[in-house]
Amino acid sequence: MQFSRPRGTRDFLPEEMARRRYVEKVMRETFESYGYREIQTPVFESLELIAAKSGEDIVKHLYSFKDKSGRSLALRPELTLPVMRLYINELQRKPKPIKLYYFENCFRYEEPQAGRYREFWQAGIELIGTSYPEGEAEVIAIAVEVLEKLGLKDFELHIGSIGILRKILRESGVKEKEQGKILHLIDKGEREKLENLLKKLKISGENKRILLGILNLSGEKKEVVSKARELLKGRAALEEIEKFESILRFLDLKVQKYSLNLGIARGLDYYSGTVFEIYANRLGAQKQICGGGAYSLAGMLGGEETPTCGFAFGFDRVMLALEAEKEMNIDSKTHVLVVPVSESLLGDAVKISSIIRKSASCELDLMRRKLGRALAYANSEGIPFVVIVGDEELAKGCVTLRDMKTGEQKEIKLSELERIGEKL
RNA sequence: GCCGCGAUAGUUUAGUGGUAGAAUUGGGGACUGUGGAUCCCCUGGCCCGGGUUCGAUUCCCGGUCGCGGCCCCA
Repeated sequence: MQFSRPRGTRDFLPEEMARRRYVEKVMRETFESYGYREIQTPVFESLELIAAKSGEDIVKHLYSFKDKSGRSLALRPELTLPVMRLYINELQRKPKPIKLYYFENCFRYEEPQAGRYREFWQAGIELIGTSYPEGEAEVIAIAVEVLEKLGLKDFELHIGSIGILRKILRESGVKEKEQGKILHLIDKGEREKLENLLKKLKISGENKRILLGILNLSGEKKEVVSKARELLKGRAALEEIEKFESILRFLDLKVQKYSLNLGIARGLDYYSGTVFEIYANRLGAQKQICGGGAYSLAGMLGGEETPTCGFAFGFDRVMLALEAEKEMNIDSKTHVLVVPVSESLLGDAVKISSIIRKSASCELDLMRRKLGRALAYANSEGIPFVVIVGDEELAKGCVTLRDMKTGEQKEIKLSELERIGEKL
């Protein structure tokens, strides 16, 4: 092989592409059925935008470069930032809510492993301009609906609330910046470092007890919510629980199976309210196939602050999860192969192919195969019908249509050929 | 960034310190207008660089790529 693919990238062959396009279609149709409309942003953005709200670790994993004019650019590592940039640039004055969806490739410079590639695809939605619970609930429900439509069985939805955590921290006098650090430690599960930081920030024992108590709450809705209420009795964070509960009440109308985990923090500083993650457990280390929640980003990016929430599917992982679970026989094969019995009839075969294409996908044998070989080819490729173009039939204004499955043959008038697709 | 395993026709593989077979795929023929069988022919390969050696596809080192794990995961 002279040239090989760049590390961590993939070529997609026709069969896999057919499966990917099918899944993509289900996602698009679901998003659109809720009124989301597709947008597209550039593959690269200014490095400042991408790096703005990101820590060192994230910048380290960017594909970044300078263009010929010395501008610092980066390939997008995700789509929430570009989409919000687009919103601020173009859509701030449009009627709310604004519903956007995307299906795009992203790039991260990481060591490839199972379910992790340097070029990967994300499909997601952003709901901008409303923070009513029915909106947030709907966003979560859409993610679940997609997976259900795809027939994925083995997945778990986990819901948490960064809003509650932030409220507790704010009540304890922790500034925004420190909140980020704390949430990061929570996300990583670094309990020891977390306790040290809390000590350093002089969080009172009572507040610490409440925070750690909340973090440990996970499981069934009723239990988690009532325990959280008890912990937060008489505190401002109680109102966050109430909002959380009303989101869940709306969610319950559409999704029954989920668990709560108030220890979910998600990695990024801009998450502010309800957050959720979906896992396909059989994928192992890279099991998270979807992540999202409510966040505040418009203000940080220089726009007018507005509530937003959304999610992104790790498209490639959704594919892996589906393929691990079931056979996906989705392929778009040619319907008809046109074969002339002799080279002198090639011209007729070309014309006949064009006629057939008005109603069915059709390929002309381009290898000048003999009839027997052509039938073998149709058979091995799973092409269900062969149209044989021969002198004898042409003299009668006909061609022979062969059903490859049954071996049945019949003569068809050229005049009927145009609508042949309806009969196959 | 780190660790383990690996790399031989398009694919799956055998094998060797003296440059390699097989199966399968692909093209053609036996069969000059009828497929899934059979037989025959053809095409096609030792990841890259360095070292050891008379000689390396084989042994050693490095790289690249793949699979998987750690870190990380927006």
